[in-house]
Amino acid sequence: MDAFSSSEEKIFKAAIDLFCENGFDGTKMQAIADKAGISKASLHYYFRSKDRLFKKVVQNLLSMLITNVTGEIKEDTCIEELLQKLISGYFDMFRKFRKQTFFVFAELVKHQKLLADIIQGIDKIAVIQEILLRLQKEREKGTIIAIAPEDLIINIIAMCIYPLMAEPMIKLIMSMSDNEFEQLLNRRKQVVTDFTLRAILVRS
Amino acid sequence: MDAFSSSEEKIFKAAIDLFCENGFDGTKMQAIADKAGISKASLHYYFRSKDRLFKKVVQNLLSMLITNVTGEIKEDTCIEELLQKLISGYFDMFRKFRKQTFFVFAELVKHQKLLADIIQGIDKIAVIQEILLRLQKEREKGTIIAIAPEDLIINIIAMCIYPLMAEPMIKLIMSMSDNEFEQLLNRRKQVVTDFTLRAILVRS
DNA sequence: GTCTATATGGCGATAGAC
DNA sequence: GTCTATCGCCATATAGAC
Repeated sequence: MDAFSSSEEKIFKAAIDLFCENGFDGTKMQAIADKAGISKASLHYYFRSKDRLFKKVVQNLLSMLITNVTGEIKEDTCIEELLQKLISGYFDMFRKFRKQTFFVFAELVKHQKLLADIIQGIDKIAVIQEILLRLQKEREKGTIIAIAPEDLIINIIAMCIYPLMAEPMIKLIMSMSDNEFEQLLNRRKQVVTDFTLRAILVRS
Repeated sequence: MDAFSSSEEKIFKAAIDLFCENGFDGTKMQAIADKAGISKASLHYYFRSKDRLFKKVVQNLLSMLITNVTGEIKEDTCIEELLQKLISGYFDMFRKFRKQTFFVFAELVKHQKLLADIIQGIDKIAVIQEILLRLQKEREKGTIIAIAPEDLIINIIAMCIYPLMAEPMIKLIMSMSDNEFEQLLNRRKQVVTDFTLRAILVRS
């Protein structure tokens, strides 16, 4: 996206906010125009239709979420530090972009037909492949137990992302106050790291 | 809901299906009427408005998901078996009611204001409290490590539910085929059970 | 209870002036 | 590029006959 604050950019930012908040059908073009401070007609001038605007928003967010995983993971960091950094990176990102994450998940499920279109222009998935490879190596070295790297990654992401997406459900089921839930989130990185390391590290 | 197949029930079932598939805004009253095989007017006769129908659907599904957790967990089952059954029960339920689960999660996040209304008429959360208590006891006995029962339960549910909700995302990021993903789901209960037991069991 | 017909309003998209 | 005005359509909800 452009660095300066053009009309196009104002529209796009407003669209991201509103789509994330209310989904595709729940977001009206008029609302986007209002939030961007321009007319509905200008909106159609920049993005021909609601569908096109929507697709660009999903594409942009998905790309952002994927590339943001990166982190600074070097070859020589030990497995404990690697996992700790991975968990920390994931959790902070998901916490920061909570609504965006939920939105992308939901829309990818709903509009699976558009998925082929959307993944065009996203090619920075190499990072994950790198991590999978590294985990495979550790497994061969015998520092971690025999677990498929994919299963491990999914476990980690799951434990990071779930409490953020399920907040109302968790509070309801566990009879938890806002305060208690906040504490739960604050200790989360540590809990997940400890849990994961205990589960996979080979001890003598 | 009634046991016989009245018009009201046909409408309600159609509404559940369509709301789960397309969300609130994406579901049209005409579509519900068509699917139920009655006219749009009859729909309003039974449920005064779309909002009322929607709220009842969410309430019904939430109640169903919560009460279905139960399982047959007795006092004298050992911790290994307890967790194995818990994981198995959760996973099977979430897999069976995948769309419903996603829908309830999404709608509870979106319509948080309605939550107060919705939780009226749901009082079977005692099951979870029972499990939390049992885990607390095991912790005091020293069979499992010092982890807050809430954190443990959340980890388990997270690992069960995440791959089901994030299927398109996972396939995309991990470059996984339908077949590979299916295998991943099939081994999931075992993976989560092993992972969890390794993480929390105290070994001598 | 169930229907057809209709009221009422909102939406996405476009036309056309400036 | 940006606006106002408007077209054409479809949604929810109701009226009223049967």
